[in-house]
Amino acid sequence: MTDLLSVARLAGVSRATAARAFAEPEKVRESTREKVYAASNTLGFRPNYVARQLRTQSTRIIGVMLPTLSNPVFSEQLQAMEILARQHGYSLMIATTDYHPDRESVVLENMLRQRVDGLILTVADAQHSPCLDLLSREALPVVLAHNPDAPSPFVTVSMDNQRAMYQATCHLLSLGHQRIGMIAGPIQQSDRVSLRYQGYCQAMNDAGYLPQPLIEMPHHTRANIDVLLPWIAAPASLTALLCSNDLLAISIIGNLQRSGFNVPQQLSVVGFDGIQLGEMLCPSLCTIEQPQQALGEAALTSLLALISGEVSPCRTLDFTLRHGESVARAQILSSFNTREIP
Amino acid sequence: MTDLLSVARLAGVSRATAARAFAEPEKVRESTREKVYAASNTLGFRPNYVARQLRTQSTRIIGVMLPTLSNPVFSEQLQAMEILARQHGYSLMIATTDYHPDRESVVLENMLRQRVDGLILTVADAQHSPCLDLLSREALPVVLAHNPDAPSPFVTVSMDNQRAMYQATCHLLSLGHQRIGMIAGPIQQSDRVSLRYQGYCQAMNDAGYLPQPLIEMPHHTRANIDVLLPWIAAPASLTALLCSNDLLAISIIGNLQRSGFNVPQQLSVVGFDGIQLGEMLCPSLCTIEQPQQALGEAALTSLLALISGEVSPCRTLDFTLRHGESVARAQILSSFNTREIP
DNA sequence: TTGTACGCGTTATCAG
DNA sequence: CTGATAACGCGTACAA
Repeated sequence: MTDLLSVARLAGVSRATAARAFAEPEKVRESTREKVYAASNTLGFRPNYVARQLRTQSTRIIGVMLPTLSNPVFSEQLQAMEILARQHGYSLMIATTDYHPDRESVVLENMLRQRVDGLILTVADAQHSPCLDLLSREALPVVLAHNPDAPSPFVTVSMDNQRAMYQATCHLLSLGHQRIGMIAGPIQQSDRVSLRYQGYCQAMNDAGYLPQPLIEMPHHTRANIDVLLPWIAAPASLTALLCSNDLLAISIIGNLQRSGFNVPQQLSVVGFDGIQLGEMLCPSLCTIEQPQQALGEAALTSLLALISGEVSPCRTLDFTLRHGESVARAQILSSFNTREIP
Repeated sequence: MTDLLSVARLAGVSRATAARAFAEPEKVRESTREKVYAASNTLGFRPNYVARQLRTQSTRIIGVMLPTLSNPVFSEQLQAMEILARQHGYSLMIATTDYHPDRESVVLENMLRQRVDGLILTVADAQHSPCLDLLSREALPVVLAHNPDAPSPFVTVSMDNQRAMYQATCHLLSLGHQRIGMIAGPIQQSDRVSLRYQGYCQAMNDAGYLPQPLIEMPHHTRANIDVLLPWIAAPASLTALLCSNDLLAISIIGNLQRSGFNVPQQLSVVGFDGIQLGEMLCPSLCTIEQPQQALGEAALTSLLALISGEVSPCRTLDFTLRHGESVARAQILSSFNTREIP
């Protein structure tokens, strides 16, 4: 791969002139500029960004660290960020951590060595995160996505998970449901889940009902019906179920239907995230719709501001409750016993 | 951010020795090595990969170009590649193109300037691709994922789309279906869709039935029921439908159910891709299961081989037909008229 | 408008 | 085992 000096020589100018022809074309006489371009073409010259990065101390690369790409929430957010970044001349370097703090650290160190211009990351737990401890000592622009309640200097872009789940619970309450449960994947892994659970508990308490303990599934996005059965097959069982994410909700609905339960007649199910697919299913999924795309764009916009030296506020994005066929009014009669022998 | 020279000075050694302490620790006496590490720690030194990349002419970055991340097929493949790349000390730089050839070119040029060590890409159409034309003149290791039938020098990792759809069609035929249709998103955008259609046509012809024209949806992953209705509401209408991907299939099933159709009683539906979600739905999705993770890993492994100067063969991965509740035996009586007035 | 010269932080090649 | 020095390819202040 030829370099700028060869181009300059072929064009009969100095290297500086050749460089300027690319970086500041207006500062070069048109005739010489053309000569440079011609030489560049015949030699197949291509600017070397690595050299430029070293010289300018700026890579125009943004590091993105996410828990996983299997969840559409993150992959759609990533997609939005990638498009916007490219529009602003930035490239994305990505890594997934699967919620493992040690992988977070390895990835972070790698990105710092790569001298990324900024970072957008979603950590497992913003309260106790070695990564954030480390970053608070660096002077690198950082935006946390999906992590509310981060230590003070960090800019966050997120949603009010607690209020969202509060609202979803109120929706069920307003339909006459009283025995409402909540289900989630492995709890310890994500600080967002506990916020959602808190929102549920608060809504139940405010309405004068007893919050149920969190029903924990072994997997984030795949339901295990056996764990759930005791909660729905017994007398005085649940009439509605809140799920920590849409994939889990969809999985549960499928499992219930296959076991002969009717959704929403026997059990109303509410998801969380608002993935597009949920709207197409039958019954369509009632869920909290968080603006994944907008969140990605907001995170990237905030980061660009930080990189430009501006200050950027923490942002809390709006959510909406998407109504769906997976929720129905509570059945007064059957709510006391779902399995009656005639 | 301090550099190696400062570390060396603080440790009382030359820069070369400090560098060796990191790169070839065994070639440095333990006592001096410790001094270097100590100095490195107190100064908060972090190796600058950009400088290393310039010097070694190797970035250990792999460029990944995909059509979209909204389709789990690609995001799961990406996830697998990212994990494997990291294990081998490579980072991933990503970009999405949404099947636009011009965006492909922009992205490619950017990655070449970034001096990635290799590329994994899925182009819209491998037969006529400006990107591949360009790359055939470069000496960069390249692996095409999901693109069969690429021009000669390129290494591909893909699946036999035609044979897969042939087999899916045969499955329906073996269940007594005769009027089988196929539906897809905008055709021109992906060469894989036409291969799948060819597989369908071939199976129909081999069985002595007339292949139907491809039913085209305005969107890749969202069904428009109105376009489909004429095919299923009329006399002598379809009894089974093959879809170009799972998201489209799921969307169609939902729409059909909402319109009062029974799947699979009135219409059997088959997907293509094998996304995990399909198994959980009710009815579960009958589909062609392509090994997304294995494909990602194979593509990355092949690329690493190329980077090491080895030759790597084109690979065609195996698929499996995943049976599901969205398909049923053809109803002999109702197959002549789905809307009888009693 | 154009050219000269230096430095970005590292690794490779020698010589000691 | 250690040190001095030259690249790697480019941007840019300064001089002409």
